[in-house]
Amino acid sequence: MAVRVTIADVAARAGVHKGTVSRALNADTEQLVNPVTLRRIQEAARELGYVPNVVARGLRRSASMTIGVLLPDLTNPVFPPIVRGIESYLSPRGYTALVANTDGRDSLERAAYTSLVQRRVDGLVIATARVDHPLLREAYEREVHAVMVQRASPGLAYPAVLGDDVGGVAESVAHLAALRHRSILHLAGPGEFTTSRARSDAFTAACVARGIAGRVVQSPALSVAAGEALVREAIAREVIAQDQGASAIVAANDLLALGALRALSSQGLRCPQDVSVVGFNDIAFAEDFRTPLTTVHVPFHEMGVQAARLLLEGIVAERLDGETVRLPASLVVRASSGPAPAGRA
Amino acid sequence: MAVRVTIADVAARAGVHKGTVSRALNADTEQLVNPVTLRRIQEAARELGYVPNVVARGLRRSASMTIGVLLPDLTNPVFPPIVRGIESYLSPRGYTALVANTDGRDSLERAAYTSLVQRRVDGLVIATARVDHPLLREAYEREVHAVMVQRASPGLAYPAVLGDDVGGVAESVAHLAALRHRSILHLAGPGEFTTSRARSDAFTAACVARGIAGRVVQSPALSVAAGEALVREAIAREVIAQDQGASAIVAANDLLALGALRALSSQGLRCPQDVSVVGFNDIAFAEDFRTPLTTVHVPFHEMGVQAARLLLEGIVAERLDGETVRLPASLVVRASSGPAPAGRA
DNA sequence: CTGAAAGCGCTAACAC
DNA sequence: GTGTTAGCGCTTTCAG
Repeated sequence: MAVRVTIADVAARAGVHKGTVSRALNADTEQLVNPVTLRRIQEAARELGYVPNVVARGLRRSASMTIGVLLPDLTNPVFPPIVRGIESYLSPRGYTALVANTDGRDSLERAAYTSLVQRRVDGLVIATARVDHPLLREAYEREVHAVMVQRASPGLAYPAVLGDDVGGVAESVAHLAALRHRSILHLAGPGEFTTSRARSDAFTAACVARGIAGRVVQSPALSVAAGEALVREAIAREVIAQDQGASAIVAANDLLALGALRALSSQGLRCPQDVSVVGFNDIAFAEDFRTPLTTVHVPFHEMGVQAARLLLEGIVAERLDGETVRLPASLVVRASSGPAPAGRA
Repeated sequence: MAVRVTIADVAARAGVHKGTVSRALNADTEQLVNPVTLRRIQEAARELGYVPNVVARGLRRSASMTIGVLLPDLTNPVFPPIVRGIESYLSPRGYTALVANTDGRDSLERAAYTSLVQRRVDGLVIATARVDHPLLREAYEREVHAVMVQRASPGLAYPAVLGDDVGGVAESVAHLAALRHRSILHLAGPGEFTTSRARSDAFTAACVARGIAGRVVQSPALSVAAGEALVREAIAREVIAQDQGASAIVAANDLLALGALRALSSQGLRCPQDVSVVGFNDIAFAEDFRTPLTTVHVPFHEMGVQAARLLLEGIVAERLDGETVRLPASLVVRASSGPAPAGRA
């Protein structure tokens, strides 16, 4: 890696002092330097192909102009749009993002966190928040700037950017009720995620409000495999698709819903004729699934934008805490939801 | 952001010089320091919660321990696994990745490149290579370390990690030939990507070799929308699904293939009964599409791993050029490919 | 084995 | 307006 030209080289060529070059090449100090010298310096810089060293500047200013992003797994389709949203806000402001995957494991999360702190990131966007989260609490106590996205950690004053879980689930249940479903199964996510809890509670409340028989089974993970296993078991136990069973499934997210679609078709059940399925998140390609998925659309890109905004605002204002922003979510009806089977409506 | 503990604080507490602390806290120099002092220093560091400043170290060593990743769009499902592969190789070696999206636009790519160079990344993984690529040539001339992944730029000596495009397409055509298809349409990607060209040429060669009527239409983009438009048009022009038309489609990638599936179903054609479709890449959820997609599996995670490996090796060896690694790709047969319609086999 | 000193490339007072 | 002078936090000769 070459590119060894420094501010000293530019100074020498322009016949001025390093300090002057620094002032000249910084937008907010360039008016302090004589227009003629300014031009001379700019020219020298261009001729030499000078590229400012952001690392050195960061060391001096003690600001690295980088922010860390902690997420479970980039291959989960909800995260790429969030990351792009974050990037789209940061990039024009001179920041870049360092993304680290934790695979939901504490040890990896700790390692990633340490690596980011060693690199002196100016703040963190955290998509791995859990209900009881020692690492996050520790970060807060050490006055590390952070914003939570998609999930929160109750009792922590960090800002958070979340989707409207309650509204989304309420809309899903209302939609199924209108289709005359009287018994619905909810595939809930792990209880350590606030988002899972919010959706599960909202499901129960909505069912009670409408006099619908709502049943909840909890999934150990938010994955396709877990959803498939859960629904296979539900079918075996006659919890769904039987006279006494549920005629619809509301899944805590689209991966579980996709697992449900797989299980139904492998068991010879049709969707939506035998069982309706509703997801949550509206991930990419949800409309292209074997049965196009009815699901709640969540504006992930915007979530990333808002998270980055709150983070930078907190850094500037030197405040750790902040507001919780809740973005609207709304149901997108596709083919996976239909009228309850005759006789069970 | 607090965490203001420096090496000087540790030195003071342990009653030694900064230099000694530095030696003590570095794995490859710690044997130079007396075991007793070593222990004392480690203890002091722990008590103070000392976290080494990688940025400062980088400035001194002129190595940032970061590498940049230039890709078109993280929401394209081929890239997350590549990024994770890169990360999995870098992370245990103390490096982190800075990911930048270019959306296929030169201006954004240039801006991202500049931003990465300003941050003094130690090297670049480039997934945006094009046939004639001024930026890459410039980077090479400036002795910037880089490795190309997924696409290459002919004439540039940078190492590259690619999939077996020729083998994959050959296998696809062989598969369709075995299903008695005698006329096949290829949806080719933009000619500026080596990968598109390789697949397109391989398609033509394979068809010639088997006496199959192979027709190629070129797509302006590797997107679902482009694939859908192309196939709609092909249907309108009776280029497929007619007596004289093709009974199968080989798409340059899965997004085009998905567009094809959408177009077919919107035009009332059945897949695979009327038209078979074969993709390339085997992106996540390809098996869950409205018709589970027959496609060529490419080991993207491994591609990322190999790219990162070649990059770090080049950095250590101070070599810019390197080998081209070609990873095996093989056909995964699913429901989207079936026997040619009777009468046209 | 440890201390001293210099310096990576830059910025920010403070002089002049 | 511009030069001078200190460092930001760390590593790395060179002495001793």
